[in-house]
Amino acid sequence: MGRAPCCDKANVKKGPWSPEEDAKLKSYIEQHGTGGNWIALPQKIGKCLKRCGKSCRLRWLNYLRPNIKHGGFSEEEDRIILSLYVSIGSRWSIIAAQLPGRTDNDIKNYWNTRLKKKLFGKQRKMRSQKQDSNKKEGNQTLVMPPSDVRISTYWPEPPIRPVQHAADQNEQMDSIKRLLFKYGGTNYKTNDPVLDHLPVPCMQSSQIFDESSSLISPHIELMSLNEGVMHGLDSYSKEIDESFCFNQIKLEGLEGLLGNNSIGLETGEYMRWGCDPMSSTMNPTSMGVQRFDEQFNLSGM
DNA sequence: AAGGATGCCAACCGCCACGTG
DNA sequence: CCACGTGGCGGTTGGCATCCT
Repeated sequence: MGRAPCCDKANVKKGPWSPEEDAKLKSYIEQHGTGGNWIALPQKIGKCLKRCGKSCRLRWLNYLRPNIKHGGFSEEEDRIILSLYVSIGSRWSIIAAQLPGRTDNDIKNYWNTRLKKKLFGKQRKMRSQKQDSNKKEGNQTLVMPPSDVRISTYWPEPPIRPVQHAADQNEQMDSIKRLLFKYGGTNYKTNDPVLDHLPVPCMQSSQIFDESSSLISPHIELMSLNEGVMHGLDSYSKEIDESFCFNQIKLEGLEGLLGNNSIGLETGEYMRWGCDPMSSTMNPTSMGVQRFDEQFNLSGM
């Protein structure tokens, strides 16, 4: 037995909204507001709007409300999305709050369909080309990406590295999650029982804001990493690096995208999140540093 | 030209948090 | 403290558009 549905599914229309339905919902909300109860809204609107309250809410928030922007993400927006994704993961509503006019659904779609591919598509192309060349010429380990792939994004040119194995999308996401864990992220699940049960170092996320409180870059502060935890992370890191030989490619891509403030990664170095991850001390900058969870009301999350 | 593959995005689903009685 | 209803969220899906072979 599941929970009772929020509305009578049998008498509710599903699928794309018609212009008439949009007009009804929009004009009602503009005149009367939502009344603080989305579930009851369709009944209030009445005639011919046979929609679930949740569906009304979604339609309003994602499409009908004023000042919604669709499509055409700028590079600056790309950077913000990636910065925040690296910091907090797939919390699209929080990310959307930093991008006026953008909805969480839009950003989620954009990430899933395009931005992620900017990160991983190159490797996929490289792998597929490797498979092709393997078919033609036997086993080779060094693969040059085709020139059209290399100029198709604004990502910096990664060094050409051997590609060891094909990984599916889940494996790739696990890979980046492992890196986020390694380099200072938290709350990331890796589907790896060993990593997932590794003691998570005590970390506090914060972000750097300029005077107008607009986001500049993510800033992870490591509050108190003890040696044992760092040793654990370090030993796993080597293992991870060996297992995921293409990690460097991703991170160098991120470096270019996020700019020097966020990630400065050189071979064998830790990423710099505005502080030294090996240090146990806070490293507030001279700029206004705001606790991340305060900024986003995340206390208790 | 056809049809299969892929991209894209609006919308749905189900879970969880929170408020209220 | 508990049960219930609602809001909010992230993951997923369905279907149309476009691309590719």
